[in-house]
Amino acid sequence: MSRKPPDSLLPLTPAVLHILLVLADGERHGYAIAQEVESMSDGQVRMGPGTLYGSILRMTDTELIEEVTGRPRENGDERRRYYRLTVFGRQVLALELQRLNAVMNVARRKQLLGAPLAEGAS
Amino acid sequence: MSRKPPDSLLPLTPAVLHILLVLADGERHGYAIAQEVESMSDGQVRMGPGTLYGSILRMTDTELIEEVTGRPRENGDERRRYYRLTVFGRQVLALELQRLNAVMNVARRKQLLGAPLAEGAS
DNA sequence: ATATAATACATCCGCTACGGATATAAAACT
DNA sequence: AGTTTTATATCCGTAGCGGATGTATTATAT
Repeated sequence: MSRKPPDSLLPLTPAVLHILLVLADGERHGYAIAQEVESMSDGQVRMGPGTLYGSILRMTDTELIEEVTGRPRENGDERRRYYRLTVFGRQVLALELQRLNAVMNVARRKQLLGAPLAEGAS
Repeated sequence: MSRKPPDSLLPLTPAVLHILLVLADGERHGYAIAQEVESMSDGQVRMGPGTLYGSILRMTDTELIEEVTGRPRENGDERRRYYRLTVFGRQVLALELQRLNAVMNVARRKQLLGAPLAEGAS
């Protein structure tokens, strides 16, 4: 209810974008998100607790993500709180990635990017 | 002097990134920057005066850009103030684009991007 | 067994930056 | 002459970052 139009949330802050990217794979708890962001970016992006839990709170408010309630995991740490993307969140993520892709295309046109390093060339 | 290490400025805010991208082509005055950002992004990114001149001020302070002084342009509007990238600014821009490129690669791996729309297929 | 470190969440708060509102004035257009 | 567009500038409410601090549980080491 009273959910904002997706593009009114753009551009996403780097913190929000990274959290969405991590959660795109599946449920994660907060601390795990922070760690995965750090490893995913080769340590370039470090997310302190303030940014992490603050962002999670805001993203829950705007319904980009939701906490996974019910069934406590059998093996799990009781303290952990798990989150997952909402359909809305996935939609917003897709839009933001499109936007960034457009930016990168502009940069490419201006030859500001080196060769793409042919990732996975056959 | 006392210039910060380039990566301490990352990630760039969208406003700063867009301004750098526009100035990568050459000198521009403030108002022209705002217009070019808007057209460049198909009207998606709108930059009000607060963001524009605030960002320019900060970018001048951090030496990402510098005002072009000296020779007033023959044909020009007296009010205009022109800016250009510094070498440092160009370096920071390159780093940020590398960072974004890495993010996009992650997204691609996770299949969160649609087909690239084959821009410029022959 | 117990000290230590790592995990996990939470809140506080200063600071930065965004961005709309407002102001001013020159240049261009009608 | 009047209106619109161009152009820069400042103000200020608000959002968000991010370090500091706190607490408690789980895992590791001695």
